[in-house]
Amino acid sequence: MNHLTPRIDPRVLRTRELLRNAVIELLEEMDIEKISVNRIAERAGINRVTFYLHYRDIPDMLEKMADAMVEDILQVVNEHSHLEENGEWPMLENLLKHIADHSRFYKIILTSRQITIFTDRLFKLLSDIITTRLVKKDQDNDISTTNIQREIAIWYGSSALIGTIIAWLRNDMPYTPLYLARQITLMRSQ
Amino acid sequence: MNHLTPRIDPRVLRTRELLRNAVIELLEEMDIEKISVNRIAERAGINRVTFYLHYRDIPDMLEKMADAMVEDILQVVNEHSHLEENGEWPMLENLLKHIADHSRFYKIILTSRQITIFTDRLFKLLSDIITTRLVKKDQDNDISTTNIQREIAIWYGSSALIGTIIAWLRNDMPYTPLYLARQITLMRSQ
DNA sequence: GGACTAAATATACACTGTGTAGTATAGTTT
DNA sequence: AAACTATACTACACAGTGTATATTTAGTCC
Repeated sequence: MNHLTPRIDPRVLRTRELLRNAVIELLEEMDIEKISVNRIAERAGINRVTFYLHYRDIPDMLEKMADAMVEDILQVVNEHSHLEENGEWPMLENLLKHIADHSRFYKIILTSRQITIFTDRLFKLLSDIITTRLVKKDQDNDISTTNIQREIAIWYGSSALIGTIIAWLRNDMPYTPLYLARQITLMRSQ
Repeated sequence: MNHLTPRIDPRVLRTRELLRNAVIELLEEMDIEKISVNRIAERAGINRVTFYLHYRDIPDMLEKMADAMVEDILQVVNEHSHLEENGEWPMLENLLKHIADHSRFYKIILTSRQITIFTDRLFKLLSDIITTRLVKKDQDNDISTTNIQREIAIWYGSSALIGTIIAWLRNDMPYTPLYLARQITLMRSQ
């Protein structure tokens, strides 16, 4: 028996999954401001009061879903964390593959207007990764080679990356993860 | 008398400005989901019903404010539309100056979570500008010099630009518009 | 399998906000 | 001054929120 996962009542798991699926479905159909606890519960086929047994309100629910997303992505990123080999950046390709594999989910949560919690979290995650990458680069070069402020480079790079991913999803992924990863890498290596 | 501006009842102008100011104030104090028509009217010192004489609902009001923002920016951008001279990009500097000059407004509307209408519009505007710029570049070079998809380059460039501007505002503009414009130009010229 | 426990349901309530009436009042234009 | 129109005031039906209480149902443990 796994001591780290103290075995949760299957009813809880079931209810939470019904709620999560209901939200995803509704987000596909309408804007977030039209989605009420009423609607979520109705779609999930559970009592409205039960919603409050699991989440404080809708923003709280989205936040917890965002936490889960970050967990997922961190796993994918760390899995293949061999740092860049011969100019390539396998992490990026794997991230894009992961997103493509769960594109229904990611398309909804990253491209729905008004829901910034998921993009905010992803932005933070990418910023951290790029920061690490830039620090390492500077150390390798002994001196800071460029005359570009690191802070600005991080803003620029993270925004570009997440924005490109979102546009890629909005346009129903017209390029393969590998191709897009290579194109991005071309633009990154100024 | 100006035939293009058919003289609007000063009461209307007054009411709309009170409403706009109220929204800006409230956005500084709380998240968008806490802002109701009730609160806006109360803060503006007008009757709640009067709000509906001007706007259908809050999203409609924000949309109209976004329209006005785009108008403003287009004016600034077209004003100095001499295309890039000796590698510099005066348009970018002027845009950043304009934002800095109205930083209270832009900080609120571009950095408040959940309000994507303003960033969406700005993104579209920047995309168009960058598209024009890339097309011109390709024509100058006769052949498409890079092996980077133009579409991806536009996604990448627009996202990077707007994301950098937002981060700059979030951090209370630690660089001058000129300096930031030069740094961005350095990164753009891959 | 029976007792215990926890989750989910059913129902109700006070509250806030929405959008739309009808009428009265005040300001604007000519 | 008269005609016009924006705003104020009041009221109403409706939808959604968050909480409380009692009850039923399902899962767990021995």
